[in-house]
This record gives sequence, structure tokens and C-alpha cells, in this order.
Amino acid sequence: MYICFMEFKEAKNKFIQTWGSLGSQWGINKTMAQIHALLMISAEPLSMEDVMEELHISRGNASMNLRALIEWGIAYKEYKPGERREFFSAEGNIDELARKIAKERSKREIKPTLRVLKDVSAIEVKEDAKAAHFKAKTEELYDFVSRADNMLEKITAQKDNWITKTIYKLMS
Amino acid sequence: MYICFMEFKEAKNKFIQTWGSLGSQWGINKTMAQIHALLMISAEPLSMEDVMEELHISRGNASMNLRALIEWGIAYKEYKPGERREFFSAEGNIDELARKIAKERSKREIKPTLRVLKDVSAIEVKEDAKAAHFKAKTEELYDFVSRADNMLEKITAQKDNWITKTIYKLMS
DNA sequence: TTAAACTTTCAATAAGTAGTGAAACTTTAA
DNA sequence: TTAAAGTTTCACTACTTATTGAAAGTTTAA
Repeated sequence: MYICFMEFKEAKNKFIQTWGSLGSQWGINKTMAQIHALLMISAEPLSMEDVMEELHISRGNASMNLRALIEWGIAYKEYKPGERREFFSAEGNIDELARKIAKERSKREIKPTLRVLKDVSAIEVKEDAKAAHFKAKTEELYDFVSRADNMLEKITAQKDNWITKTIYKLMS
Repeated sequence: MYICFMEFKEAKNKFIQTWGSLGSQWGINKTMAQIHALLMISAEPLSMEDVMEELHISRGNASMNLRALIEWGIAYKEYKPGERREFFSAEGNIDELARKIAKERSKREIKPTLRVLKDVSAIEVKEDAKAAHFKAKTEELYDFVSRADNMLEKITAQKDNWITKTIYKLMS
């Protein structure tokens, strides 16, 4: 039997790397995902200096990506009494985290795509069979994507444990 | 009132570009998504030559990405009687298309991430409060991601109209 | 079996995206 | 009000990923 003895530091590093590459596979900047990973597993809020040191990144990079995380609503600025510096922490509730990511991506990508699908499917078709096929196909896509987006909204709208609730409902 | 009169060609091009950029925002190669868009809206299967001409891409690029689409199970090779060339067409059923994409991404990204989460959360913790927090957090993440993956499987396992069915079940 | 038609591969290169670091800006406490 | 501490911006550079194109490989019909 193979037993993996991993040190805390090693595990931490592996987790940050994995979260970063997962991020970039899903269209999120690698550093942004890594900073998020770091904040998520830190028991205490971190300063920008801390983030820079841990990930070996520049001040500019840290600043930009911390700001992006805050814009997405998945990291927060915190102030410590008597401390001038700002500290950062990640959204601690995973349900809430997933909800916010889903919401943000819907807003940024799905909604604009729906608009285009609506536009392009609005072409007028007379004789042209190819154009007719295009119209039919893009209408079908519009319908599908808009239903999928709707489904996502319904799923994430459930407060607390939306995954568990959804699985439960799906079993009926 | 603003009315948009779009020509078929213009609409087609816009759709291909949009589908391509949607693809790259979701970690799928732009050309792969564009070829898929083109095949999807073509009434007839297309030859590699057709694809190259329409998208202004090289033979090598067309070949690689057509192969990738076939590996994903969302495009098919077709043979016409009396024709030596191969023709390509896209998965016509959108439900099936989404199902296959979900399956492929789960296999490529979610499953490996779960493995890492399991590994890193297996560290032994004695006194160290930071390590304890790390362990708790990664265990929580493992639990969440594995439930989410499970939910996706359950949703897409429903044959025919899984979106409609899911929305219906969620309303209960 | 051969040559024409077609497809794939892969090293080189281009394009796109992310990261740096220094300068500009902002805030705060004395 | 000022200077020290801290933060942001952005032009430049580094890095990653996609694309080309030519050469190698494959298939088929005569």
C-alpha cells in the first residue's frame, strides 16, 4: 500500500499550483486563481506584501489581481486596528463563492452571447435554404443557452447548500 | 425603434467569431470552437478544404482541430459515395453536444483536481493551527467539488431535454 | 505498383496574454 | 504641510499558446 506523506508546505504549494492551473483552464488568469487559493487557505487575512512573497510575484501583478478578485466579489479588503496596511481575505463560504463565480461568468459571457444569438437569428430568410438552416440552428441555440442560463440561476438562487438541495430534487 | 438588417453572410461570420471567443473564454481553443460553429450551421457536411477556405486557416490547423473535435465526440467524419475526401459534420443535437462537453471537461479537469484535493487534504496535523486550517479548508473543497461533479453527472444523465427536466424538478 | 489526391505531423514562427518594475499617485500621522 | 508608508498604473518584456507550411505519410484507383 502506497502512503503519501506530504508536508504542510508541500501540500500548500501543490494546492496553489493546481488551483491556478484549474483557473487558467477555465479562462481565469492563473495568478488570480493562485492568489485566491492562497487567501482561501490562510487562517489570517494577508497583506499585499505577504501575497507577493508567497507567490513570488511583483507588486503590480498582486495589486491588479487582488483588485480583480474584489471586483468578482470573492475577496475582501480588511483593516486591522492600528495597522495602516490593507489586508485581504477570501470569501469563506464555498457555496457563496461558487454562486458569485457563476453569476459573474453569466454576466460576462453568457448574456453577451445570447444577445448575439438573438441578433444573428433575426436574419430574414426568403428562398435560401442555407440561410434557413442557419436561422433554425441559431434559434435553437438561443433557446438552449437561455434555458441553461436560467437553470443556473435557479440552482444558485437556492440559499444554503444549493448543491445538496439540487441533487435531492433531481432524485425525485 | 432600432431594426437590425443583417445579411446571411454577415450573420454567419458574426456567429462564428462569437462562438470562437466564447470558446477561448472557457478554455477551448478558438479555432476549434470556430470550426465547430461553422459545421453546426452548415446544412451539408464540409470537406477540410471548405473549412480552410471559410475560416482562412492553414491545412495543419484545420487538421489538428478537426481531430480534436472528433476526439471530444462533437464532430463526425462522413464519407460520400464516389468521393475520396472526408467530410465533417457537427453533433446536431444540442443536448447531446452539451452533455459531451460537460463529460469531457469533467474528465480532463474536475477529476484530476479532485485527486489533488484528496492528496493535499491528507496531511497529518498535530499542533500546527495553520496546517489544521489548511486541512479543513481543502477537505471542505473536496467535498464541494465532488458534489458539484456528481450533480453535473446527474443532470446530464437524463435523456432528452435534460435542461427542461431539471428546471421542472427544481420548481418542486 | 505507382502516382495522384489527400491527410497528418512538427519545427519554426507569430500572436496573444500575463508579469514586471519604476514612476505617479494617495493616504496618514506627526 | 510634509514626508513616509502604502497603492496603482502602464509601457515594456517575458512567456505561453496557437498557427503555419513544408515534408512525410497514407490511401486509392488505374
